[in-house]
Amino acid sequence: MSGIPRTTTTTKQPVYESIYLAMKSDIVECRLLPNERLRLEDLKQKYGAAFTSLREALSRLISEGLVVMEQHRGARVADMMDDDFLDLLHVRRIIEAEAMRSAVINGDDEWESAIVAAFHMYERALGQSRQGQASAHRIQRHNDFHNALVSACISKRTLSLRTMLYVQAERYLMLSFKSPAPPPDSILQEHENIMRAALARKVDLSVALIQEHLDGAAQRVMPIGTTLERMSRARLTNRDNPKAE
Amino acid sequence: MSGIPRTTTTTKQPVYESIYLAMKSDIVECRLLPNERLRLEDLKQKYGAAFTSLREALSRLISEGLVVMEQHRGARVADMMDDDFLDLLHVRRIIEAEAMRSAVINGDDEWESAIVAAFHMYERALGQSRQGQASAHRIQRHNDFHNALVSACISKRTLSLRTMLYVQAERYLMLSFKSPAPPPDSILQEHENIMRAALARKVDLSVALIQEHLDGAAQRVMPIGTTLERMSRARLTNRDNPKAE
DNA sequence: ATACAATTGATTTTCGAAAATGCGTTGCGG
DNA sequence: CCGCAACGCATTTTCGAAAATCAATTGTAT
Repeated sequence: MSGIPRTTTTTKQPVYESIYLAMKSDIVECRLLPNERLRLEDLKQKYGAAFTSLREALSRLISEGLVVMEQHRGARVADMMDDDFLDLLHVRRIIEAEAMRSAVINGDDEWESAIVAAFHMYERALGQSRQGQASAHRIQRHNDFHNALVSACISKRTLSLRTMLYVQAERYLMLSFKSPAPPPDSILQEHENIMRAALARKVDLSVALIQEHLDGAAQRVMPIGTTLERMSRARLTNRDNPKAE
Repeated sequence: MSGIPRTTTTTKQPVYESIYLAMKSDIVECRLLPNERLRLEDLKQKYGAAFTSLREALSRLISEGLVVMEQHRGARVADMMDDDFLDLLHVRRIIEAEAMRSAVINGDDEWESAIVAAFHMYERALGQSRQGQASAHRIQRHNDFHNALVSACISKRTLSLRTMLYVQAERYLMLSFKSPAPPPDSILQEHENIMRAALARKVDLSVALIQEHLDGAAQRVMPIGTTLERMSRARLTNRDNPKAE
């Protein structure tokens, strides 16, 4: 977490990197609405960069599925639809299960201790933010825990697909996080159960529990239909009426 | 195949599109070697385009995993390693199985007839090129058949992942296609069995057969270790000695 | 002789302007 | 009044040069 003392290798990040990160968070946190047009000229003003850098950033967002583009028609923020969310969930379930399976089979002592450590941090984060906001920190710890669980997966591609799918899901997840429902105690128990199964190297049980966990999360997130509808109104207004910002 | 008579909508393709396609085939067919450095200046000469268009093309190749890039260090053709191929195969097996499962469950009459038609074309292509070269055509028909099989999969993401993984695998597959071993008759039988299982809507059998098929293909392709080693010699020569082309 | 610092050279990254393209609109003819 | 073609505008796409960055090399001091 703290500063890594690399004296020589500071590796200044290029402009397109910061543009990419800025746009990514703008999209994930819905400051840029689904289906909103992304005109180069506007983006140039907003992010203060030249066409080239913007294009580079857009390219990466496109490859992550956060932006779509048609030739000569410009780019748009990828649309959000509940059937798309369902599809995403379905593929995530498959990939997450495989990552889990491989990790439980191949994990070593280091993997085990990383899980225990991450669980402890998550537990603390959950206790600290009782009823409070601080959701960003809690979400981070939650992700750290799940990342620790699959960190021993030997398939590079499975892990990178998993990351990609999570980024796409994040946008939908954000919507549900906005409603300040405190996570029930049963959630912590659920995570502990997954941890125990993983540490006990019970492959099938671990996979089954992680899938249940994803399904449960889906159920909790799913009542976003209304939110999506609310956004689609805004979306329609500036679909063909660019000036209405 | 033949000219589509769209009078008005000619949609001239942008430069970056043709660059992208050219580079893609150069990489897949190993005219650009694994791990070869891709200097902008060289590419500019070779493909006759400006930096921007090259960058756009590279971006897309990167997102497809055919090119890797480090900041300020330039781009390289993605390396080829047998353990990477194994990983690729493993993930493909999972995705292909899921695509098959969904297609067999959700396929309609149109799907069925498309499969039968594609099988017929494949069968003919196989007969025509007995001992001949014409492998490009045969490969195309083979792909068409497999695409027809999964075309009824309702998960958009599963299909797009499948395509992506195939593109990456293509490069490895190419190596084995160069050795002019004519496909045995049993291969056709294998495809017919898969077709029958799919048309009979036997979900588990279809999935099992397609996985067996992939495993078999892997076995046939796998003796590329030596080819890979031969290439890695070439690779080492121009890893840090750019002038030696 | 070794380690450190500054310089050079090769290459990527960034820029803003010029060219190309598609869409909507206006004008003409039926 | 309706359909078709030509024009103009908004935007993307393409370009080559200028700035920034990194790796290697040379020179200097300990």
